[in-house]
Amino acid sequence: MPTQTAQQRRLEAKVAYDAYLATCPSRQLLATLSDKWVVLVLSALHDRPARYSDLRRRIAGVSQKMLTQTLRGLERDGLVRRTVVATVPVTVTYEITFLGLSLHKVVAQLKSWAESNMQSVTIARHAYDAPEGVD
Amino acid sequence: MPTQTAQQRRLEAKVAYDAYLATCPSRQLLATLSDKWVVLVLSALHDRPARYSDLRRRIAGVSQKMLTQTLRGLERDGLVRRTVVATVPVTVTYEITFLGLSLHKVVAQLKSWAESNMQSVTIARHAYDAPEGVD
DNA sequence: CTGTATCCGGGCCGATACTG
DNA sequence: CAGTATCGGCCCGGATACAG
Repeated sequence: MPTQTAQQRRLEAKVAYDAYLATCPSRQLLATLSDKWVVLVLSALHDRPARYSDLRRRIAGVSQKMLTQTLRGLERDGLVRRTVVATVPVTVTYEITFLGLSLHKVVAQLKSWAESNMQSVTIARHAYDAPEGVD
Repeated sequence: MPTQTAQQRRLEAKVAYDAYLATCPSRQLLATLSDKWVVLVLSALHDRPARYSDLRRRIAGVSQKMLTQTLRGLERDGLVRRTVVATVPVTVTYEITFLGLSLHKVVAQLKSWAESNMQSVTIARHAYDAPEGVD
């Protein structure tokens, strides 16, 4: 069994590494933020609570499915609180938690960087894409 | 043409919104960071340059395809500089740019938040997932 | 050593229909 | 109003093979 072992080792290393990443706090956070709608929902709620239909209107691009899924995830993570009032028809409001608010502040840093520097990125992009031989 | 118009309007609104998002600096940045390997490559390079094969080893989980693709993207965005030395066989080194370094610092803020708060998230998760009726 | 080209399976996500 | 259920297309990304 000599020939397979190198590949075996690589596979094991990969599995171990994946497991490591799965428990890494930074990676988990990044995975959360990677969800397209998470940041938008957080922003929509950061200064005031809103009802489900409010959010749908204010975020405009979301499908029902994605909004619900995102809100469930945020609720599960303790970033958003869901409150049901048994009126007819039922009323549901969402509000950001203290933890969620603290995350929103960090995300605001990203926003700040983006607003200062994304133009540089755009310029770099165009330079990269431009026909190089021109002079 | 009365019946279709409502849906039409919604579609137009969505398209406009998507276009808006596409040009939003924050969203673009988020899209960049969402790439699984971007942050890892940035981290791997933040304190010293490295060659392609170094990166493959140090990041362990990446496939060749993804590493190349990520590096190309970072180079295009002006976050990483690629240098080819025409030895035989060819030598390629990657180093982070000033812009890339400034982004890495912002990402470090995320890391810091994650290390302080992801445990709270995990706890919230377990509470949410736990069988609620138990007491 | 540093890639490029291709195939292909899985999962994300939107659209649609239905429910309490 | 606030969801759940299901289907289907698309793209991400890994594996593999090949190349300068």
